[in-house]
Amino acid sequence: MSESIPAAHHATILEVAKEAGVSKTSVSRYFGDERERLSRQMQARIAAAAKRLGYRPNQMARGLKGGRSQLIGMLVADIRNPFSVAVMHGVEQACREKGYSLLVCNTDNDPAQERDHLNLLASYRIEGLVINAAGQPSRELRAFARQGTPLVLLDRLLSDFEADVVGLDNAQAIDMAIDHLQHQGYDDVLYLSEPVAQASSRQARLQRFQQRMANEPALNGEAHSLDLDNETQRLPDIITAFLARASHSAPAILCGNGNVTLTVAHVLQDQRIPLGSVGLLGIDELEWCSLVGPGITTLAQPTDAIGRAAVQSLLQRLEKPQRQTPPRRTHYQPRLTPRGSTCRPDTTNQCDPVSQERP
Amino acid sequence: MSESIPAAHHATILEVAKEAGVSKTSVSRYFGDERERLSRQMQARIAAAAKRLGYRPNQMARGLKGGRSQLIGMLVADIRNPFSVAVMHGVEQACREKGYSLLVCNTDNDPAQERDHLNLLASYRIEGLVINAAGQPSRELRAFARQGTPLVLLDRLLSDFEADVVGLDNAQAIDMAIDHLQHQGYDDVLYLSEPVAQASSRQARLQRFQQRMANEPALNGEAHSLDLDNETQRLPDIITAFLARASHSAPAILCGNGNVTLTVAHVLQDQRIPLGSVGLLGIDELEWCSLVGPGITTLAQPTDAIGRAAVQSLLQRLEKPQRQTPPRRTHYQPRLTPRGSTCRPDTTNQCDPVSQERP
DNA sequence: TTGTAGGCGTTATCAA
DNA sequence: TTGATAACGCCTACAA
Repeated sequence: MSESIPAAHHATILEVAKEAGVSKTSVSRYFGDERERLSRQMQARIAAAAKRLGYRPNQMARGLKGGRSQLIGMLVADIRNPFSVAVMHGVEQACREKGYSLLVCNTDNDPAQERDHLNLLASYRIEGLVINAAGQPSRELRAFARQGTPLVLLDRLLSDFEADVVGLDNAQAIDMAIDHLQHQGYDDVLYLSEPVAQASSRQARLQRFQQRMANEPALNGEAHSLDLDNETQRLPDIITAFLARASHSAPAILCGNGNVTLTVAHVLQDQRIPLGSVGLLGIDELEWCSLVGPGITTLAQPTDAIGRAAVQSLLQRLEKPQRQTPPRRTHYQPRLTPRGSTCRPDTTNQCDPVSQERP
Repeated sequence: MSESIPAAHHATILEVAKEAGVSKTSVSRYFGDERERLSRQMQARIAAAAKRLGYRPNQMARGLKGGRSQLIGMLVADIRNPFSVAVMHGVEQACREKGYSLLVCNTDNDPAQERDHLNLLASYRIEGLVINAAGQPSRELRAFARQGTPLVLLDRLLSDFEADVVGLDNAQAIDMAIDHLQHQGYDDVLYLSEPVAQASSRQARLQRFQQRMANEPALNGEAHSLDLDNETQRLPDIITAFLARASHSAPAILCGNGNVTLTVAHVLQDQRIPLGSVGLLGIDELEWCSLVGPGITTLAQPTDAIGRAAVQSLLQRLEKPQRQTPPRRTHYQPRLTPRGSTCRPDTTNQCDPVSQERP
């Protein structure tokens, strides 16, 4: 009792019980789901005692007993990607509403960090896992699946790995992009993507692009994928070559995600190529897209909905853990925001070169 | 053994002990810090058994017994703010390196959410708390402090609340901004800030601005603060009025943070005001700043260092919990990146209107 | 409506 | 070098 408080001291249920002069069961009931069953008096006594002592139930002890940690884990490949953050925001909101807390782990696209984080999440006995991570499923991830933890894959599926998937309707996104470019008079399209091996959504987009190009005699197509961390220097050449080849026509660049859009915008700026004369359309909406030149046309993903759907999918499996249920796929439609970057200057199009919208 | 696995099943230390034919104490030692004390044989037996059963120590039980959750909490006012995310990234890295995990809570600038999250963090018995949140310290926050949990305030101090603080050297930031503007030939500065009541760093910046203006006879100054969520519509008028008043001179706008920069950039675009003719300088570096017009000049905060310093501060107090130690303040210097937005077009300045840097 | 007793998975203390 | 046993703080029967 004469401790010097070596670390933070937390009141326990027993201390509250003593302070209130009741049994710890009653205190437990008060803070659990059975507050109703206690008499007015008792409730008041406990409330007062708890307040006096600054008592907070210990979630560790709770989880230990009931086996329910009330924790959802989320694996994010790159926390600095605004898209990931936006989805994460939706995930967190949904978790809160359902009484769960979210434990977010950023892997920085590093498999080693991913494994570490998965071990960590396992040690906290998370009840569900939202994954937005790279390439091959690790041993640790398979362990989660095997052992019955509900999983949801965000934006990308994992090869040879069954789980619910929530994300964009990639085929439709590509279709909308191509249709828009074509409608605006562009007839030669360069599709740029990050390495497709790392994410199925990239693969799906690329595949659809090639498929469409094969079926549209009026359009020319070309696709490249490159690693933005190490191969950015290749980009100027790729673009220059494309423009040279397409000099007789109306060229446009389609960016597979927000990172690509950012990088391409830098290259075009360096080369003093005005947006619009070369069309530019990016998948993923970014807050600054309307600020660059005449504005960059984008396809926005409904990030909030995607995040919420992921949690819903998780909870559904949590409530009825019948493993039989086949994996579900939920795909959302993108929203097109036309801006000046897909408005050809030599046409009499009606598009306002400076869009007036606000973030 | 013939269970239908109603929920995820996790092997326990006892199961591993049985499987290996040893006592659970030994297994505990193996996974704790005393693996050395075990014989080679024993280590091998346990490793094999654990692997066979897919055993992971239960962090809940661990935390319960030892009182150490290995968890650091972080309160973020707005997770969608790139600055916050960048700092958070540094915090997380540092935590990992020190064997702690990070529990991030986004408050969306909502005091109610902040209280909820603080209760949550308390219930998980976090050992330290990094705070980047609004205005007045809540009762919950004071509870943390009173009860001895180490706290670090990020970017903003809280009124009437003692704790370590890590952030930008705000006075110097303002000085650097004003010096740069003045050197570039601007002589009338409009300072725009989000509401200062919510964050001490805003207050410090504003105060220094006014102080400098009072002491520089060659400069005209004017400051406004406004709530970007509800008062954005006031901004065009403020800027128009400023430009009208400053029509005879060389006007510049200084933005108190990244959000303000974004909003101001939109307004200037809407009003077709070219950057440079009106100077624009923003505190906080953003990935798109070099893309807008001739590029927006910024003062970057060393986000990673700030995040790491916060954790270091925490751990220091965790290791020697002598409450006597007075609060420490760590301030970092910003880095100026000059771009076209602070290059007056009518001068013979050498500044390249389009900066060539990459993100 | 309230209280008692046992156990959740782990570590710490003691003994062998 | 190992093992038995008692906590840690809470919840959930069961009993009163």
